[in-house]
Amino acid sequence: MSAPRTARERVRAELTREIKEVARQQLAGAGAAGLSLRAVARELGMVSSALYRYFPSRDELLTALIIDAYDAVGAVAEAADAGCPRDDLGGRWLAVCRAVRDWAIEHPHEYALIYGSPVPGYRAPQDTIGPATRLTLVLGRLLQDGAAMPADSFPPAPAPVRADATRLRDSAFPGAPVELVARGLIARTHLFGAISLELFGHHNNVIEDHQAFFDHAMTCTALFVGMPPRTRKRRGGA
Amino acid sequence: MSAPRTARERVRAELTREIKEVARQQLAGAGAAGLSLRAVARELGMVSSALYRYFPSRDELLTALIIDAYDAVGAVAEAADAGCPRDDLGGRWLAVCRAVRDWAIEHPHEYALIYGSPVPGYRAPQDTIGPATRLTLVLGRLLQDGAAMPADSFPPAPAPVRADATRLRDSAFPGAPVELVARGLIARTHLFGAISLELFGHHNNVIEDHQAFFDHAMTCTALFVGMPPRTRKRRGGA
DNA sequence: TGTACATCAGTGAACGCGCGTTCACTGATGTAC
DNA sequence: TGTACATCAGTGAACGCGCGTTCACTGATGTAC
Repeated sequence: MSAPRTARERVRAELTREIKEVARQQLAGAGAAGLSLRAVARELGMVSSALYRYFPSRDELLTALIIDAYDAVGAVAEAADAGCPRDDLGGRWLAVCRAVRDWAIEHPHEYALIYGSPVPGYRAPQDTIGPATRLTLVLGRLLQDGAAMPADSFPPAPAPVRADATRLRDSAFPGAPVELVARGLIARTHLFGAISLELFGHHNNVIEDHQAFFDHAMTCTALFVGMPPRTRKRRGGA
Repeated sequence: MSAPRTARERVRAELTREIKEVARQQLAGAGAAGLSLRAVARELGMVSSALYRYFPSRDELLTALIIDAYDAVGAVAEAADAGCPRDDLGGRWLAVCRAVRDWAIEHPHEYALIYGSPVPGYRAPQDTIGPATRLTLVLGRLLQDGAAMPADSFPPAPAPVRADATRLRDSAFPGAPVELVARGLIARTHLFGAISLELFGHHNNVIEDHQAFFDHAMTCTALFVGMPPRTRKRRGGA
């Protein structure tokens, strides 16, 4: 992805971007399963076969969208984390959670694409693994920075969980205490559980102030896994 | 749904059942978005227009599948709860969680249908609300039975969350303390977060012993929301 | 118990639409000398 | 700077397939007298 040189290369990069953009909009209407190359081409005023100059198949286009989505959510998480004082672990956790939720609410169909039900008939290639890890790394850094956190009321993980956590620690978070890695994995399920239930409509008719409930739930998780809170203010703007 | 009398009525009920059964199988291949009346009819050796004697449209068939799925998950949860001593709140919680997870693993596409990304273009009618509530009621009964549980380390819910919890309490769980209802809502996000992340592939390459991780996560949640554990044995059979 | 009529299940053809992908092609853009 | 050739983007037609839904119909099952 180095800087394009010739006019042709610049136009090509731009059109590739536009194709993905239009495809993203179409996700909203028909979902990933209904994403149609012909519809995308129509929207762009092209003939459908022309898209094959840019993506060798429909699945490759889907893959590109998935990678972009993982990258986008990873980016907002990184930015949110970077905006907090390093030693405010609870604040960093909450900021990252809010950033992910905000992104999900702004891009519900992209969220569904990566964290919702798998697209039938689609097998994710290896290329998606890297970008998918980006958010996990942000959360992992929180764990590493909080290595001295007290275990307190948290029950010890049983052996098989410790084994999995050890493997993850060794491959991605060297130096982090195993118990902490296990707690991080649990915190992750809390985050996505809260976002998915809300986004997929299971809080309808039950919760009205979604933001408040989410903040409360994530604050509880922070306390539970041992990340001391220091701020509960909501940062401004969308 | 009273007992069918005439032969015609019996055959009709049976065929209705078969249509749904075949449709459920097809969910696995193409997902909810790709569910095809023609394919179902083909599988049954009928002509596609014949299905319109049983379901007025594709969406109505989908609705029936959704209702059945909510009912099925509600039923296994009820059975799991009923199999535990009333005063073992932690045991009941864990049993219900495991029952839901087991059902989800056995019926991943039905789980995705109700707890995964919404089906594009489909609007759930009112009929689905009742069955959807069934599982919630099981969890709610746990809260009511545990009314005396200690609040301990759990942070108090902020005002908007208390307001939502109060509304839910008044409409569905009379007598339950508001703080407990709020904790129940949070516990619910933990449950579905754990199942969804696992089922939708986000634990791949990370967690090997899914059962152990799930049990640990749900046990932590039980402790956190104040349901004392008494058993951690896994019951036999599927 | 038997007959006349109404109800219902299933058929087959049709309407009008959509899709992914391939292929031979035209014409414009870029490259090498 | 100019020309010859190679690369590439986009076209338009075609292949072969699928879909939900409607409609007039046949023939079997059920009901009322």
